Amino acid sequence: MDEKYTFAMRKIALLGGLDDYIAVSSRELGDALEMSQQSASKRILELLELGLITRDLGARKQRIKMTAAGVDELKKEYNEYRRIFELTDHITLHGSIKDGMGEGQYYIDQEGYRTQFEQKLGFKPYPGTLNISVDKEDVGKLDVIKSTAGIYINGFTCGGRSFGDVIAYKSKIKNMDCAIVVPARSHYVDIIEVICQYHLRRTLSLNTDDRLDVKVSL
Amino acid sequence: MDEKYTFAMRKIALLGGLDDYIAVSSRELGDALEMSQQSASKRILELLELGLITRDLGARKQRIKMTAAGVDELKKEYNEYRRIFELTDHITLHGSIKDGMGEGQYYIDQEGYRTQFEQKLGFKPYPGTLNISVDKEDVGKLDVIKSTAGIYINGFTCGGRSFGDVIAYKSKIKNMDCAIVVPARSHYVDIIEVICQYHLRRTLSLNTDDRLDVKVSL
DNA sequence: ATTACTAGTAGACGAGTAA
DNA sequence: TTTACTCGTCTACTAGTAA
Repeated sequence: MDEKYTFAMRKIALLGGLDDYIAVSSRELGDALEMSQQSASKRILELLELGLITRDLGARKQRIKMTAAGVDELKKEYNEYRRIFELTDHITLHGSIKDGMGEGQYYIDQEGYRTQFEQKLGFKPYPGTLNISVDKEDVGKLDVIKSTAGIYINGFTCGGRSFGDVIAYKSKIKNMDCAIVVPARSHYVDIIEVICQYHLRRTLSLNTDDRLDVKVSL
Repeated sequence: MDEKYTFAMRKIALLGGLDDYIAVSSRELGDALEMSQQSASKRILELLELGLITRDLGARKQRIKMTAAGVDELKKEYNEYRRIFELTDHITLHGSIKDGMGEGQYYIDQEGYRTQFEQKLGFKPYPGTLNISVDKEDVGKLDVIKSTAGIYINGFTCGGRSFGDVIAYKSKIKNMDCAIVVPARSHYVDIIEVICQYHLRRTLSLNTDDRLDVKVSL
């Protein structure tokens, strides 16, 4: 993604085009971008071509709005800035314990994953996971975490079922070494699975809906 | 400040040049910027000219570091992103005040809910709710709100009657902290109940059928 | 290996203008 | 007023190459 496109997208966002259509003439956008009306018009066409904005070309004035893809592209850059200015060597996620519906646990407990956990994380995970619902205001931090490397766990196929790639990040819960596991290819995640050598619920006397901090290493 | 300069500055910051000298060859920077060694070399000279970075041109490899002016310039952009993403974490519902038929109020005022409100919302709600009829065109926004986490309030049984789970979302009405409460399991809702530490009608001098905006935090 | 000059070129931009 | 075309200019880039 060329920088000139994200620059235009940022200015559009500042004009309010993130979640709503805004009426912006090519001249107005040109002023915001410090370029001519003609160039701004061309830029709009390019952004449309790239699928970053949608347009409602009325008779008098066009109305533009960023697409989901456009917002994502902008968030990437935002996350770069967060990495620059906000982060130390860890990110703390706040959340609360949820009962697993067996879903995540079923996946994580697959042998295909477990052998890799043992090799790559350096501990043999207790069979079972802790489900943590990440607070809404901290969900964005997961994007930041996912923009860092992590420990890549390859997917596999087993009994005709395919299990996708996941990424593990070494973490700590109340000084216990553990790891959070998130799908490699997925957009929005607000429930994370935590694996640990020990049975976290029992060892730390945790109950459903207890509030909890997870310190994720970067 | 041309965008191409902040782009280069951002990549330098990501390479660690924010507070320390880092050894980066023009080829390495070129790779990071997706441009040739020659262009990266020129970019470095331009950044030096602008006083955004300082350089320690060693025999083998140059070492660069951002100046205070360079860090400031980058922070400006970071703040633009904060304005974009950190102040957009709310949805505004438009609606009008309706007289409660006692129905919602009867539920909300149950002790089983009230203790949870106090615990989870951090304030002791005034006994009584404000009923807001959400505008038809904004009813869809409630689905968006319900797709986010919110503060889950568990149901209970009391005197042979069962009270379902509800979800509260921290909100603001004219800068007063409050929360909207909606049933956890229900599809279509167009009347929302608002709870607040204070008597909203009296404090804000509200009357039936007055139009009102509710800013719901996500 | 480096950094950085010169030269040639692709393309980004704005002026003029049509619709 | 709008949006957006064509076209000429200029500049930002890369290749080649020197130090």
